[in-house]
Amino acid sequence: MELRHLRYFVAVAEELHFGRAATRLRIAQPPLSRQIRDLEREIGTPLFERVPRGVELTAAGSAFLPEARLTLAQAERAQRSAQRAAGGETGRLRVGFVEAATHSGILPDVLGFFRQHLPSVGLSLFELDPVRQADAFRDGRIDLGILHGPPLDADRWLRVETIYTEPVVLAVPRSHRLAGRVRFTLGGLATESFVMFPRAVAPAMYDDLVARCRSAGFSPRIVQEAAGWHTLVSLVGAGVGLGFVPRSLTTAQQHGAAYRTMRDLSVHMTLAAAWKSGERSPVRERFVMALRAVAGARAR
Amino acid sequence: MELRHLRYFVAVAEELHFGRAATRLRIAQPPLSRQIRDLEREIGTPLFERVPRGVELTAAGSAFLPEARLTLAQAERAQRSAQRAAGGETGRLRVGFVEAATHSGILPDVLGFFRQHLPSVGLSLFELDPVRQADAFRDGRIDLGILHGPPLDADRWLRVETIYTEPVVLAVPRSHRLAGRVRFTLGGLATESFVMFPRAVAPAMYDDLVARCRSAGFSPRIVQEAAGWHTLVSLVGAGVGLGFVPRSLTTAQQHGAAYRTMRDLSVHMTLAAAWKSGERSPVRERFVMALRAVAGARAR
DNA sequence: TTCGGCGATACCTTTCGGGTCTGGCGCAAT
DNA sequence: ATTGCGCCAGACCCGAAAGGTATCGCCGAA
Repeated sequence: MELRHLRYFVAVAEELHFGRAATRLRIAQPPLSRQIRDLEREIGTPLFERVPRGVELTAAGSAFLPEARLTLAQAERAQRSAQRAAGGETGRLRVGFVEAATHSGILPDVLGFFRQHLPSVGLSLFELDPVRQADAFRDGRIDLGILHGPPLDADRWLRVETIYTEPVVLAVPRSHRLAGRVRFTLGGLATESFVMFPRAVAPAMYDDLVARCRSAGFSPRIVQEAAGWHTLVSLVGAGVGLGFVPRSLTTAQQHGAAYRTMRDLSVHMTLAAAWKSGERSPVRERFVMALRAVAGARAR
Repeated sequence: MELRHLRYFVAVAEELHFGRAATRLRIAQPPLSRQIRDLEREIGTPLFERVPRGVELTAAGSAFLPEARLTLAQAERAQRSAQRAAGGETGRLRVGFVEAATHSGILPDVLGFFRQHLPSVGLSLFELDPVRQADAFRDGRIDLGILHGPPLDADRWLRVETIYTEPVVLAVPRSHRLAGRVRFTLGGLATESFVMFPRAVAPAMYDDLVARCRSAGFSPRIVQEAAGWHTLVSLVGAGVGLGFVPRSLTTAQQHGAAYRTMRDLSVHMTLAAAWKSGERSPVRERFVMALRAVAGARAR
């Protein structure tokens, strides 16, 4: 039995007339008769009773008709289901992300977009620092990561695409002697203490900052490491030292710390999307597209 | 898309290996590859990802697999459904029947049989005298009738098959002068009054009784007609006259009436099944078979 | 009685499912 | 590095089966 038999049967059952059914099916009447005969033979019982004015459904035919319709409908549903999955309109995506993905607004915007336009995609979210994201990729626990550029041990197996950049600003304790100043230059910070994020969190940004300091003639004295931007700003607020942070953090005011733009510091924090190379995933692709779109809109 | 594609797809999805799937399907590997390729082309997206050790399901394939299984299952269900209907194991039957079908025990037995062995057959029951049954047949309100032989105007369009016969006995008022007698002969009843059923209810039986009386030398004096055996016996009990009734009525004792077997009266009440000739109905055939079986068992 | 409508049959054409042989690719073992 | 093997895909052929045309037989209506 093939779907063709069911399609033909339904047509004849609806027309109760081989000729009209054949016309509707765009075939000639004899082959239709034969297909129906074959179907009846396979099922083992007549489905139609041939009467002078056309045909009538037998009891078996009447029972078969709704089931045949259901089968055809189910076949179409199967096809659509595959197409929707291929289009990334359905499925599941496990996303690991760093803190900055949240406070930059990128991740919330993308989540809103998915909830609105792709509601049948299941998203699982995990806040993980880049090191844990790399582990999670290796263990197959996440499908996509949002982090600050390639992690330290990213080989070829991880594709990384920069999504978004944001200027770095300086966080200054309000109690600091420089807090009154408006215009900062890197050269004036040679003797200061710094609170810094771990290099593994954002190696490129870290190296970039250190290199700039070197160019300005000094090596930054790092008195404290802090995992997490908010923690870092807290420490700055407590007077431990100065800190470099992405600009979007300034919206989350922390008493005790002020933010200053530096004229000669063009270092940026980057957010990048990462996924296992070689793996196709329509949902992931839609997610990355959404990331690009959201970041693009935000940059404007 | 045909069911073949789905069958092949499911096999490959389960084996994750074209060669093994082909073996299972009893075909060679290249045609299988081609069918899958055609399916993928029709759906518009790859369902498998070809990897060195075999194949893996893509997101679309994963979504397609359960739906394809459902489709195949539904197709089988359709086929079984038709077969069960053809075998009379499912469907609906509207049965018209006369009173005697009940008190003879035939109809209750058949209903019990259906409830036990063919529970998914829907039976609709209508107690109708033979005249109303003929009307109901004409209007297409019943599919089967149980009555006393062919109705008066039964042409060729009604097939009638005798199912069961039962001797006729004499109902005598206890107050009657003959009530003390045990042995009755027809000849001794020439001067009696009779309560009789309408001829249309059971023409053959009616004519038979009258003919026997004629043979015995008299024409029965019918003082009252009564539609329904119980009514008839009531009238006999009330002393209106004697009455001929099927023997199974004797189990329903009626005060005021006694039953006597007649030595020289071999008239029988018959129950017959009737249906529109030329119409096939597996359920009806099962029902008639059950009627025959039940009546046969009861005759023993 | 003839005529028209309808499904079935006979027979031919064409499409396509399935077979064999072979090629290409990637991994593993030597 | 090279060879061998496993696996899927492509090329090509054959036969089965789907679809087309012509025609028949049947039945009801005129």
